[in-house]
Amino acid sequence: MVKQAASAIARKWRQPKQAHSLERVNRILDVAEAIFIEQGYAAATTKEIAAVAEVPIGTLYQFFPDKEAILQTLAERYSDLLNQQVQVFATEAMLVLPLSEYVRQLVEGVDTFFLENPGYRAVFVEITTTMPETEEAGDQQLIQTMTGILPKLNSAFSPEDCEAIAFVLVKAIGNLIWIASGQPPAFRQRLVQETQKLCLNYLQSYSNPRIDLVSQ
Amino acid sequence: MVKQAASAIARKWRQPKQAHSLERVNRILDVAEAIFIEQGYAAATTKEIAAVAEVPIGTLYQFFPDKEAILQTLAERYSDLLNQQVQVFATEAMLVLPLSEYVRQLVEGVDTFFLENPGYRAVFVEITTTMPETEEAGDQQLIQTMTGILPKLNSAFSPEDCEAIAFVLVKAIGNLIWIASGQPPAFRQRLVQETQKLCLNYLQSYSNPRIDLVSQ
DNA sequence: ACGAAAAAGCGAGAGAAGCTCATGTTGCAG
DNA sequence: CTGCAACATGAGCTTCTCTCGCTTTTTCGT
Repeated sequence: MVKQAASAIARKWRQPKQAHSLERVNRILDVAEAIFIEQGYAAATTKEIAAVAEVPIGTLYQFFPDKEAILQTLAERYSDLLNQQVQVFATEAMLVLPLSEYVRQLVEGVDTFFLENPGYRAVFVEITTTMPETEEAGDQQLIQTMTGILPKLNSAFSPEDCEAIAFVLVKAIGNLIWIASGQPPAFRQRLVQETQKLCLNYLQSYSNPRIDLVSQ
Repeated sequence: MVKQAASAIARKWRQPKQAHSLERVNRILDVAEAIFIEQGYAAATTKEIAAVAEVPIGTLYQFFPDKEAILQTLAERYSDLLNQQVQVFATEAMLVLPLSEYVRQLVEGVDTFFLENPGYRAVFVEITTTMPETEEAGDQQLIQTMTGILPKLNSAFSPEDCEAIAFVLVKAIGNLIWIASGQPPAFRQRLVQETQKLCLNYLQSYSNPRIDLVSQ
């Protein structure tokens, strides 16, 4: 898992130019991920990461300005991956599905992603607290994707609506499935269903508002 | 703000028995909160907290096993406060309101709470990452409250449903309003409305399911 | 009122973590 | 071949959390 090259260490530090150092940087990232998952970000020490990755600390700090930057880079790898996954739902094949089926698959897709990438949880648990800006950035990408999709799902959505709806959907799905992924399987399954119901009824209320008994 | 006594330092450390020390403990908590808000949890140092609160470090560590315990205790203060606020929605006066109005006030109540307690954000941003168990505990209280309320709102909910619905509502409202509270006022307002819509349609779908065009 | 036990007060400094820096080595372009 | 940029290295500086041994104060039974 996670074998692709480190795409964007960038920021303000040295970027590996030579093949050998690039390989070392990736080894650092892989080791760091494993240790973060196992012990948590706070408990992990840069010394241990360096030791296990078999590079001296000095070398680690040549490519990462600080410990947080390692977490950042890992978060970016996952963010890109999830966003890529969601892109599928912008394709023609998906857009022609009935709304209920579309929502069902979307929510399940996110659920599957979390199940298949246990590292995501470990990395983002830390990110949310340590660097809120980064999470915002990751979600922002998803929100933009969603904002682009919504008009194609139903032309009843005004452009301004789309932004708000996309925001709500991304945050609600993201958070609920996130939490569900930490629950026992049976309840997790139920929460996934509820999330689908929540989103479906929300979307339907726009194109087809209720005017029945209870409300008002 | 936050003038009530420190209800539960408890855990594994010494509890202040004498009036003087109790006052000191509360001073530590108030100072810590201010510093956490201003600089963030990680940047705050125990030495500074102790210095500003005008107690020696040794004394601080007599009542708090570690830095995290200070954050914990602050989180408990806020959790209790929010839960207290939500209790209002279990009263007869509220329960007789039409569902749409009930949901409106519930969501707005949470929004108001966040606006009136800026410290809540600062404290819980840290908590979520540092001690996920604590957040769970805080929400668990709210979920139980909600689980008790739901059957009174609509007897169509089965007992098993109630647990899942309460879970979804607490997490969805909590997260969305939380995020909204960090947005510019105009968009914040819009998000509050959307959250109301989201929850209302979700609840209505249980007592009065749609069988219209789009779905299926 | 007295004395002992319990609680609180205290801060130097141990221990450990993140990160730096001075210095030496290697790769690559011209 | 020459020279500059990239890379390598690890002792140790800085700064943080938390401990420990000791003194002083409060509480309370007699």
